[in-house]
Amino acid sequence: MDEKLTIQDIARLAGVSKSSVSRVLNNYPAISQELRERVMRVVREYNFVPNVTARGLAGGKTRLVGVLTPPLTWPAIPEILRGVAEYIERTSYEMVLYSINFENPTHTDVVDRILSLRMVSGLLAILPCDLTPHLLRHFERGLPMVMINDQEPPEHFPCPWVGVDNRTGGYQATRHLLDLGYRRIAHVMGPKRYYCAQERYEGYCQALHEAGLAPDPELLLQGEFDPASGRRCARELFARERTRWPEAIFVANDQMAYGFLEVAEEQGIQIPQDVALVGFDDNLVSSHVRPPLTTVRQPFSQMGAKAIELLLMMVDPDHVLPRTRASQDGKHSQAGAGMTPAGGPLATAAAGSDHQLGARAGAVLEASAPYRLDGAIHIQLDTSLVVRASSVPA
Amino acid sequence: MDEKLTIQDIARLAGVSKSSVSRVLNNYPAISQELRERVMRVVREYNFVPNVTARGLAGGKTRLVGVLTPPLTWPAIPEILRGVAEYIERTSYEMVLYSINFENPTHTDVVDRILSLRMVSGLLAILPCDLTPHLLRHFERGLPMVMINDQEPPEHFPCPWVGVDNRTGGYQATRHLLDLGYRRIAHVMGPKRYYCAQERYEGYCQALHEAGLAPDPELLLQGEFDPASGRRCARELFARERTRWPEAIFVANDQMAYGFLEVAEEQGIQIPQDVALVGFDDNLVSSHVRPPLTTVRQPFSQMGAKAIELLLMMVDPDHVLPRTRASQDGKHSQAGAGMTPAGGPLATAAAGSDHQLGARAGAVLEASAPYRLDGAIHIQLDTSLVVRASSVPA
DNA sequence: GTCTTGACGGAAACCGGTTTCAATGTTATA
DNA sequence: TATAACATTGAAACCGGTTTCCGTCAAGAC
Repeated sequence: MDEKLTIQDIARLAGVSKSSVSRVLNNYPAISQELRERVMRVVREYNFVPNVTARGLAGGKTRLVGVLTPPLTWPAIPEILRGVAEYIERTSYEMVLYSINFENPTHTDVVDRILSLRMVSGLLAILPCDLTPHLLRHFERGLPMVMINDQEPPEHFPCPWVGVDNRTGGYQATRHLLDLGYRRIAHVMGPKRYYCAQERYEGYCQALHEAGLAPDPELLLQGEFDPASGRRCARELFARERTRWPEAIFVANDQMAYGFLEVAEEQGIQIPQDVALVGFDDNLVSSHVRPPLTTVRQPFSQMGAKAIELLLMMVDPDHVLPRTRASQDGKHSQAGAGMTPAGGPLATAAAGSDHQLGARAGAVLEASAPYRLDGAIHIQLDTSLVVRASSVPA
Repeated sequence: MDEKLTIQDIARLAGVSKSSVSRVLNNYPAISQELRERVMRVVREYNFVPNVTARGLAGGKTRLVGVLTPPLTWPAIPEILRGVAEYIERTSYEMVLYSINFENPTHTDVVDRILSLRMVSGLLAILPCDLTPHLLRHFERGLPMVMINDQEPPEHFPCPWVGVDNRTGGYQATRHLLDLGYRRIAHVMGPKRYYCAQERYEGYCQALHEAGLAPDPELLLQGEFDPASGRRCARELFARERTRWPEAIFVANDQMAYGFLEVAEEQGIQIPQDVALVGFDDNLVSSHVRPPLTTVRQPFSQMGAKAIELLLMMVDPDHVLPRTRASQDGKHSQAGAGMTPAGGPLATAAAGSDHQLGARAGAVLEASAPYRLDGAIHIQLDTSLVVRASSVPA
């Protein structure tokens, strides 16, 4: 029944031309109410949905965005994707998932192959690691792109970016321990080559400084962001004579903190009675480890949602401020195209955006394709502290 | 440079017709070596990749398969998807991810909307829960589909299915405990409405039976497959007087086992010294809980790979046994289409398949579109026992 | 009342491929 | 040697939409 209807069929059934049906479906402004209703009646009656593929070919825009991720088994990825998926579900776009094994030496080729298909109208790159320079080339050639990354990029990094404020996060963690009365607070840094490790450390120093304390080099350790290095640091610390132990430890990510918990259990060290512990990230597991980990929460799913919102604005600016350009040069808006509810979910979502973002978005409309910003949008979301048993004696 | 080339451009540059270029790219058999080389030289020189969208429109097959999943934050999902992604990466197909919130009452509408776009040529439905009957309707209308599910379907369930042998899994868990010398072994079942819960229980009974033991009704509890119900069962069990405790417990999934670990820790019960524990699933976390959980491993990523392999065979049978049909009626094969390495990854993958699967696949070639099997393929993969500290006293 | 203007909607071109159909040159058959 | 059969390739139709171009008609201007 509602199987293989084409726009031609609908046109015939409604007694109008193909072009008219197309215009109705795409919310072309200069259409008489009567025509619109005549067409929509048939469309609804037969439950017609235009063929995406044909639409993509003719209109030059596939309603697909690519999402490039590390393996889904990495801690934060599923949560980020949840945010992306929940947002995308409310739009007329779909998500093509490219889960890349970044350890594969040919991954730049993989990316090129993907993009050369010209199937996706935009790309969301999640934690692209060392792929960044390569992706940047594509961006500069005109591919709409947004990055989610825990490395805050340099100021003039051209590509839109979403992440968190690591400095403040480090501050929150340390401040929490100070407020509990701890004074000898150790820090386990991430690898120095990562900017975020540096920033979290700076937040730690700042909090100490405000409390009138100076960072003690003896209480600074260096890890690799994985559980193994966490175990190593823990052993090193707990091997010292008891008087040289810290009272509390701020570990730069949850993975390393898990290592601490394991070693503590092995050695019969009570957390938080003997040593308090705070992590960073709030991975899903962190509330299930023993004891539940106090940690600085990164709003992963919100990061995903924000990033995809940004990307869709780049891919299809008309969604954001419908009509603006239409009234200028006669080009019609595509907002609410097809079967999505009138008004368009994107419009409402954009209304709830950061003020800064909204302002910048205006600039987008002025720019001509391919999309390009003179000053890039970098969105920094807030971290928040989640207090659990590992830092608070019962 | 290699930006907006069309097949027309390539044809002109090579001094041949569009059709010839298309045929070369699609491995049409009746092509002279000379023409092929002439075209391929240009294709390689300009690094040409045909536009997927146009291909989809003209050929009637989008090279997209949909993957329908519960929220990615569910335990097994990322691993299943990893298997899917790794397989798909080696083909010329892409994966469109639909992450559905099954708690949303309108999810059947969501599915309909997705499928009515006719964007994906096939659908992999992962743990579709109560969506199964609805999906089945789409399958019976001709949509190529494979389900991954922990409920082994009834024998004449028409849709291809991939899962594990829950009965044997339950047997393995129980047998392991028996081999360690335990005799009073409790079982915490999943909800009776799930067939897999029933099957795991049967495996448990069978192992007991072989050991000359009868299942003790006092040692059978009923959970809901979530940590909360695990905690409830644990409290109930440990509230009994010590002599009525079991020596070991086989819990029907890891989630509930986590609940047991939590309660045990609260109450100072040593695992496995006081009570041994075995779970089911081997979620990623299960090796990181304290103590690490002995459990029956479901090969999730392998399930994903197997299922997507099956789906691609249904979507494009030519991939599997190239040429067979071509020689019959002149229709040419599409194997190795486009830029994928000659021979086609699918062909080699299929060669390594179950014998049974290969045999059935032959039947696929005979069938005319829409794809349909008279007897459905149900693939049951093997579970394996992963021994960790929770069942083995150190 | 005629001319201008703009709203409206149909015809046709177009997007970039695949597939059918027919024409050509070759080779095998009689 | 004439001819049927086949291999090879180009021309054109087609997939199902979007967008351009243009003609028509009604309202407003002079």
